[in-house]
Amino acid sequence: MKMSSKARYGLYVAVELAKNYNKDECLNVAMLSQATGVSEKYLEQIIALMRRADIVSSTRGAAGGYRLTSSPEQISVGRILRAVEDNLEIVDCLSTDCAQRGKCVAHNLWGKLYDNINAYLDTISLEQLVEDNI
Amino acid sequence: MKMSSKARYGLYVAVELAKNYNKDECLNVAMLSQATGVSEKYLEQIIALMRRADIVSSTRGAAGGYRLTSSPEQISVGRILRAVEDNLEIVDCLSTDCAQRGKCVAHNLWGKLYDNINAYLDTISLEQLVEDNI
DNA sequence: TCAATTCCTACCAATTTACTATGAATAGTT
DNA sequence: AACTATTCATAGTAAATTGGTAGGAATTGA
Repeated sequence: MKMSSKARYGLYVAVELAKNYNKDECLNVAMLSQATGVSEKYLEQIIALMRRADIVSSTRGAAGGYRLTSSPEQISVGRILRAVEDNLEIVDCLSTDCAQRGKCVAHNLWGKLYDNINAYLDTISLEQLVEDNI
Repeated sequence: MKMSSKARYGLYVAVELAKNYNKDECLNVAMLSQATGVSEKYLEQIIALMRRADIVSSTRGAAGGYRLTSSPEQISVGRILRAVEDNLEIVDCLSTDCAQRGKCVAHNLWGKLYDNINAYLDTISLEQLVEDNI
């Protein structure tokens, strides 16, 4: 049960964007690649997941780039991870209609564990992460 | 971040052994395979992990098999999952000496999340799982 | 029109997962 | 002692997943 590199890199990107939140210019993928050490092409894919989850907004064309859609204290770490980590789900049978639902002893457990993890991650804001205050 | 089949099957085995806990005979791998629908050879590997974690004891030879080393209410689900799910760790850098420790914004987060997950799983006993009372 | 940028999607190698297979070691039974 | 039933150890393997790379289309500002 491992976190993917997307989860880690997604947090890196979020932290960089958070540091830049009060400035006027947005950050482009080249800058984010520079800051995080992750390739531009891979970051593009990860940022796309965050954009679709409406965590970042983008501007195309020259002088384009990315910025957070809301302030770092309003964005939870759970929301970021759910966006990039394929919904963060512990097992697939929680989202699909699992034939074992109700029969499998593990099913309820996974559901409760998933709720527990999300509840915890939602108590931590991106701002806390930036301040290294978790 | 998915649970492996070993985690699920490990719980299945534990539940079967728990149901058998008050009886004299132990359960062999053929019986457990029958009860769980998992192949004998794969179960052997999973049970070996539980044996090394001292959750089950084994008897070799004819009329041999497996039993729990302690009663179902004394065994936590967390202990079972840590035994079969490669220590259940969220990221590798928690156990190895990660060069990023202290530098990586995610590191503390993973540590706290891992603690949180384990604390939750340790509140649930195998007996609760058998009674479907989680 | 051109350059800088995001956006979309196909592809690929390495790793991990989820097993199968083989056979040795051990213990009870005859 | 031989036989049978069982666990124990480990090697191999096909399929899925991860962690990227690559190419080019679409959009925007100068």
